Amino acid sequence: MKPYVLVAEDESAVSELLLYNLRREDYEVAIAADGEEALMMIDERAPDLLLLDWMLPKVSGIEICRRVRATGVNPNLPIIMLTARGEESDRIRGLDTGADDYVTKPFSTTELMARVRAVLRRIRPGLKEDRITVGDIEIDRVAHRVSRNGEDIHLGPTEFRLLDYFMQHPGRVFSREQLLDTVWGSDVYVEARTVDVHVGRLRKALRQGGGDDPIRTVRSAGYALRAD
Amino acid sequence: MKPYVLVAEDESAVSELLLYNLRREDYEVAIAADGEEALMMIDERAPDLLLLDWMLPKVSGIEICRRVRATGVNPNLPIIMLTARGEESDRIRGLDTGADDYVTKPFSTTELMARVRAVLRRIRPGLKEDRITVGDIEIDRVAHRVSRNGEDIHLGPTEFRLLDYFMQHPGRVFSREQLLDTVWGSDVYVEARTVDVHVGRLRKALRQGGGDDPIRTVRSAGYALRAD
DNA sequence: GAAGATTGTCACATAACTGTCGCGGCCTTC
DNA sequence: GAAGGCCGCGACAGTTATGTGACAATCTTC
Repeated sequence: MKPYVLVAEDESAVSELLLYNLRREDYEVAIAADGEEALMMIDERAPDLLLLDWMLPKVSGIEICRRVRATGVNPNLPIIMLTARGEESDRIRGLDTGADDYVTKPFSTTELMARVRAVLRRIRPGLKEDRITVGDIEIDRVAHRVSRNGEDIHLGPTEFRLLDYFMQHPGRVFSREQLLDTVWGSDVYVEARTVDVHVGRLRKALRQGGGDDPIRTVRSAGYALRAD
Repeated sequence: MKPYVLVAEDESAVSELLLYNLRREDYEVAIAADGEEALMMIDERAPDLLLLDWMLPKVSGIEICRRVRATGVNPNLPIIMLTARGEESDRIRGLDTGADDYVTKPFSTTELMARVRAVLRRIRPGLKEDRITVGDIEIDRVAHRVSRNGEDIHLGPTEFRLLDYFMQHPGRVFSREQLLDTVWGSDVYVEARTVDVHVGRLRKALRQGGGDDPIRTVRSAGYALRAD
């Protein structure tokens, strides 16, 4: 049975890309356009996870959160709250809304997906690949660790997401633009060449764990992870 | 000539991601916001494929479908219908709207792209497979790799495109001008003899992976890939 | 709030790729 | 069999794409 995810958000701020990724990882997805609809759907369709926009018409996200915890059919329903950067983000942490996790917009899809997996794993253990191994590289999403030939490798957040993405599609070539879209997020603007630098850093880090360069440069096309 | 795809849909239910993917796979894309506009554009711009939302303002998708089949300039215009889950989905199949394919929302972009390819392939064979094998040569577009008899072969960007093009039409002879137009692009001006040089380089590269020359020179006409 | 990490850009070096030439060989046509 | 067209290919100089160290701005962490 697929995990059932309810996304409640206004103004389609939550990107299509996110929905795409949710479906891609085999979640059933439903969307509620406002708070009222969300509450109804929570009752009727008993989702396994709630992605909740902070700002929501009619009934705010935080109010939904409270009601679910207080009176919901399933008071333990996992909730991930989406908040705009700065938008009371500090106060949020103080409030005891009962959300399981917060993500600040603009967020990287990869990162949010990781959190979704993490939250769902708590209630449905053994859900999805937490670990991927390609060649001699191993990545552990839960522990946020990477190793090569058993040796631990430290990566910065961006490098981690980059490698994570590569490892989900070994062998496939991605253009700089694609990587920016998915790894950085479609809403941020950074130079395409920045990808080069991060690939370089990732390479350097991976080098220390083993031998040859696992990332292939495809001139005038992009980069790919060697699919061993 | 790129396949020309007209997307008709309301409320941006069709994701940006889809548009992005369509363009990425080298389709020309146009968007119609309602049924009326769609009908106009179908007449004026003669698309090769129609992605049609079931629900559409002014003139419904199903009505458009019927009109195209009955009175359109091109009654065989391939049509893929997008329908919301459950939304009369059963009845649809019974109705003889004449769509070539149905996709139920929410749909996976990957899946839809596959169907788009499938439908277009029917009218335009050899369109864009991810992998092609001709004789002992194999080309993988996604991974951007070429191999002969299993052995990897490195090609420069232009050589790759050249081989790619040849492999889409094995056996067919192309003049230097044709190759310049399609492989280089109709907007650049380079000497015709340049093709010779690149064919030479391609030959040299392919030689290392196997035996005989897979490219046939047709004197005073052009080149062709041997269709084994 | 300070030390340490991380990030996005630049600038520059280097490697990879391109388009043209020109020479020489082969084929075709008389 | 000679002339001329057509083609293969090595050489080369000009471009373009990529790798990488440095740096300032931010963000984290304690």
